[in-house]
Amino acid sequence: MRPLFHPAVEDLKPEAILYALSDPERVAIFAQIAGLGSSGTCTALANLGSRVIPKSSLSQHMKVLREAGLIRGERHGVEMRNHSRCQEVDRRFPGLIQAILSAYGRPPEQSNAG
Amino acid sequence: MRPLFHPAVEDLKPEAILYALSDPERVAIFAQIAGLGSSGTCTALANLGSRVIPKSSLSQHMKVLREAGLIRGERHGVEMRNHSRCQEVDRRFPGLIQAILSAYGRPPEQSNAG
DNA sequence: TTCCGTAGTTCAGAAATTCGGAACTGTTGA
DNA sequence: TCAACAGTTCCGAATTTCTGAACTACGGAA
Repeated sequence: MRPLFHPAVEDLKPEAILYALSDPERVAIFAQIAGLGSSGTCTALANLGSRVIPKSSLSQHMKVLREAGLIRGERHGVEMRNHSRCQEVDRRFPGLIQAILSAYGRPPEQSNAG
Repeated sequence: MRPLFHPAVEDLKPEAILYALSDPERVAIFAQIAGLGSSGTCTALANLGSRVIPKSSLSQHMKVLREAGLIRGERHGVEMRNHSRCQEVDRRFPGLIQAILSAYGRPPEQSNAG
């Protein structure tokens, strides 16, 4: 298992963020993590929508979100805790996340990220 | 040559818009069309960046932008005139286009769409 | 220690998408 | 009718996405 990669704020790329959020399934995952404000484990995220996401697919989705800089993942024992990087992304690209979540009809919560 | 398809405002899908604008080449094309405010022909759009876009690829890019609802294309004789649908998109998804263009470092012009 | 269960990752092949040159369509003008 | 032009469509190659199966990593029990 290779270590998790997280881009620095200054390395965030708009194209990666838009691509990551151009998939409704990933948006649902991200919105859930951002809304929770605290850790979201993969298992808990697997059945948000109308189907159960296969875990290999889910793992890929998490990787896309992580490498776009939208979430941060930390291994805690056997599980992975994910939390959003909304604040960092927002500092770099003001208003972007909010506009996107609003467009999807998912108004973001106010800064409840731990 | 099949007729051009343009989604109605109420049929605009955020995922299609984000996908369309997750490619820097398409963003450059869209920003040019939106910035021009008037018609942009494919030929004029082919070499905005560091390379000349092959015309079959350009045609695909235009189709993606058009079917996402970001631009409107009209055939005028031998050429196609494209103009942005920023205002319509903005009515449906307020702030989205502006946030995206700003993230790409392409601050949008003020409503100069004809 | 060894074994087991859980959480998530990686592998690999099938399916889908993207890219771009070549051929094509449709229009204008000579 | 013919040629030139603007853009589209076709199609094969390359790339990407999807997901079941195999795997790694950790923690707890014996």
